[in-house]
Amino acid sequence: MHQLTARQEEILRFIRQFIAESGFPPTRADITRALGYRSPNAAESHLRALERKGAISLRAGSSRGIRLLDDHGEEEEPGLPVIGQVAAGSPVLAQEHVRERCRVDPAMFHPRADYLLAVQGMSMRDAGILEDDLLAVHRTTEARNGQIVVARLHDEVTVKRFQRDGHYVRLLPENPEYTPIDVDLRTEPLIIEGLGVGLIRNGEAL
Amino acid sequence: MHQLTARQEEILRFIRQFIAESGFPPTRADITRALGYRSPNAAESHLRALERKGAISLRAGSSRGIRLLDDHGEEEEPGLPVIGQVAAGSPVLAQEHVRERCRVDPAMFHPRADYLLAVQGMSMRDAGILEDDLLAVHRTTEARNGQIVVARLHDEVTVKRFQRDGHYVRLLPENPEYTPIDVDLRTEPLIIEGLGVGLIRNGEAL
DNA sequence: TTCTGTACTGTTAATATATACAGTCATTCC
DNA sequence: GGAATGACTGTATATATTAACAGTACAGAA
Repeated sequence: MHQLTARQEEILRFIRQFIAESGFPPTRADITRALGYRSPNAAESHLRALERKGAISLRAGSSRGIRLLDDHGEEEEPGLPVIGQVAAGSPVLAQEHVRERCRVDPAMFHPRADYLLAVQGMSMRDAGILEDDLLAVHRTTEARNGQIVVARLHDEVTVKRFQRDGHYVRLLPENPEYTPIDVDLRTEPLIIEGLGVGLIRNGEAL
Repeated sequence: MHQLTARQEEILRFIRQFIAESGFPPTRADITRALGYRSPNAAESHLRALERKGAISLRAGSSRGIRLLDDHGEEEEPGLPVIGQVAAGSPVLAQEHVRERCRVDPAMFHPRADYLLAVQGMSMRDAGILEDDLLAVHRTTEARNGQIVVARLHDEVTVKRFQRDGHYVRLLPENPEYTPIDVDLRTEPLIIEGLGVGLIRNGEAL
C-alpha cells in the first residue's frame, strides 16, 4: 500500500470509527460533516485517493460502498492467519502455511500480533505453552533477554526463551527434559522471526 | 428478543452474510433480489418486523441503515466479556464483574464460549493454565469426567478438573502443591457454572 | 367473526447519495 | 517552468434508496 498523507490517514481513521460505531460505512456527506468540509467533493476526492493507494475499495453506484483493505491491498480479512508446519527454508508467512484464519483482534495483544503459530512439541511446557497451542507472534527481529521468541536456526523454526550475551545467544526451553540451544552468532545464522505476545488454546479437553 | 419466523430468520441470516461479504448492510433492493421477491416492500415489511422483534434496529433516512442487535435487543457488542473477581453469592455474569470486552469470535471455540474468566492462582499450572490467563467458558450445568469446569462451591468460584462417581465429585487441581476438593452432592451444593473450552493469554512476557 | 400478524405484489414520491464538472491555492517532483 | 498531487470550494444531476400507500391471501387468536 502506498504511503498515506496525514489527512488521508485521518479520513481512514474516521471511516474505521464510523463503521465500528454504526455498523456501516459513512456516506460522502458524513465524511464532509465530520471533517468540517463545505463540499462533498472534498470527501469524494479523498476517497478516490485512498482507493488509488489501495487503502480502500469503492463499489460504484452503491451508497456507503466503502470497503477497507489491508496492507497488501486485499480485502481486509478479519482475524489472524494460523501458521502450521513451517517447511525448511520458506518464509513463515508464506501462503501455503496458512491453515486457516482465527477471528481475534490483533490489537488485543501488545505489541500487536501479526500471526498465530501452531506450537509443536512440549519444550515450553513450564511456561504454560503446550503442543497445538496457538502462539500469538509479533513480527520483529529485535528481542530482549527473557522474552519468548520465534527463532529460525538452520532452517528450523522453534519457540524458546531468548538469552543473549555478546556474540552468544542461548535459546532456553521451559522444560527440564529439553536442553538449551547455544548459538554463536559469528558462525551460525540465527534469525528472530518474532516475539511471543500471547497465546490461544482451543479445545474442549484442554 | 421475540421469537422469529423461519422467513425472518432467513432474512436475518442473509443480512449477516451480506455484511460479512461486503462490509456494509444490504439495501431493500438487495434483499428483494436475494430472496427472489418482486416487490421491495416485501423486504421493507420484513425489516420492520425484525425491528419490532428487537433483532435489528433501522436508522430512518439512511441508506443501508441496518444494525444487528444481540439477544437482549442491545447493540451487538463484538467479542466476549472478561470476568474478573467474582464476589461471593453473586452470579458470574453480573454486570459489575465485566472488566472489559475481548474481541474474539465466540464461535472459535467448540462448544461456543460465553465469557472469559480471569484465572486466579496456580492450581491448574500443569494443565497450562496460569494466573491471569483468560479461560474461555461455555455456560452449561453438565460436565463429564476429565473436563475442566468452572464450579461454584460455598459461594466461591474455582477452576478444576471434574471427576464424578455417583454422589461424590472430586475437583482435581493440576498442580501437586494443591489438594483435590471432595464434594458430597447430598450434603453440599455444587454448581457447575460452565466448561473450559479454551484459553487466551495476553502479555509480552508470557 | 373480527383482529392481528405473516408474507407477499405493485406503484410512487421524496430524498439520500454518488459522482461528474469547473474552479482555487499550495507543494513537490523533474 | 511545467506537471502532478494534495486539499479543498461550489454547483449540478442522475440514480440509488427509503418509505409511504394500496392491495391480496392465509393463519391463528380473541
